[in-house]
Amino acid sequence: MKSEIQVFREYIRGRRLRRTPEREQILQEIFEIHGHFDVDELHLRLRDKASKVSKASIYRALPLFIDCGLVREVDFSDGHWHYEHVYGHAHHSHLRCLGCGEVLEFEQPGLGCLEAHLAQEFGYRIKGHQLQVHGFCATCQEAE
Amino acid sequence: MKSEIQVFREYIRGRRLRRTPEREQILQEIFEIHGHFDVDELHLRLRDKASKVSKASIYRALPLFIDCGLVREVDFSDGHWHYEHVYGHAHHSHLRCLGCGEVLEFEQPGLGCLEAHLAQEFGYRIKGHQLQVHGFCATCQEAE
DNA sequence: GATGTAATTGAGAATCAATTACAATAATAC
DNA sequence: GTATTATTGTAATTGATTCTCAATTACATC
Ligand SMILES: [Mn+2]
Ligand SMILES: [Mn+2]
Ligand SMILES: [Zn+2]
Ligand SMILES: [Zn+2]
Repeated sequence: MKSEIQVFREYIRGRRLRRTPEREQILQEIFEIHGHFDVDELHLRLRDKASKVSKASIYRALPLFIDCGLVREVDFSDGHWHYEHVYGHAHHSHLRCLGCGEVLEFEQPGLGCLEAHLAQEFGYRIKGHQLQVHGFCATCQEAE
Repeated sequence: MKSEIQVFREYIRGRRLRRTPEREQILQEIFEIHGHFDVDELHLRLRDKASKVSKASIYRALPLFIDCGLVREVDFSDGHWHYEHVYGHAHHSHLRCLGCGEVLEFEQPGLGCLEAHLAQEFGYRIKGHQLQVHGFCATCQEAE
């Protein structure tokens, strides 16, 4: 399996885009984040490391990472986008606590089959799906 | 089954809120919309009927309708919220075309079972789920 | 290693959905 | 009717994201 930075560099070259320290700093930081993140968090983490990368550049870089399969958008329906490092990770769904925001991951194998079924029934070329389940974790149930 | 307006009026009374013509106009209009809608569309439709309800009031009323189970938020991940009339409708998921925005509905019965399973495994009290599938419809595939 | 080019950057302005402050109005309880 | 207090419309505000623009920089070519 190619290293992630290698995947990104090949993608950049293939598109006649440019390899910049900003983009690689951002990507490097994403590799070091365990779990989900948003633009603000990523920006703060870079700031903490004395990187001067601007938010605008982060916003501009993320679509590239997504396009080459290193990052995935995660929608927690809370008003802004979240992201996760996805290269080499299994596809999974999220169970989110409405109280404290905790996010657990689980796999739901049946959905591949559902995609095939929908493709056939409606004539769609399916690109993907998102399943999120929400509720209250044990701790937040007590607090209610 | 109680009528929807009745559900709303009981909810309003129970909370010591006030029954206003604006809220009932908005609700009435929602009943007449077939399918999904957003705030802007709802506002325009009310305008067309010479109603002077403001957008702010729509934004303030929707959470009430959601809270009493008449309306559901629908997340198409396109930058703003959509809604649908939900009272008496079966729960369903959405298949959306990334090209033209068409939305089809389908049922996926296995997810009730999944909720029970997750509740048990992680100790959550599950409140609901959202499944969206996206891809390209037959027409948009050709156009590519 | 200079040079031309076109992509990229940071700063700040613009956008857009959604929320909020405020003063005027109106629904309910008495 | 009167008092109370929720609700309204307007306009201002917020916050995430995108855009603009001038300055910088990566990369191909000489
Ligand atoms: Mn995840
Ligand atoms: Mn629907
Ligand atoms: Zn919790
Ligand atoms: Zn389409």
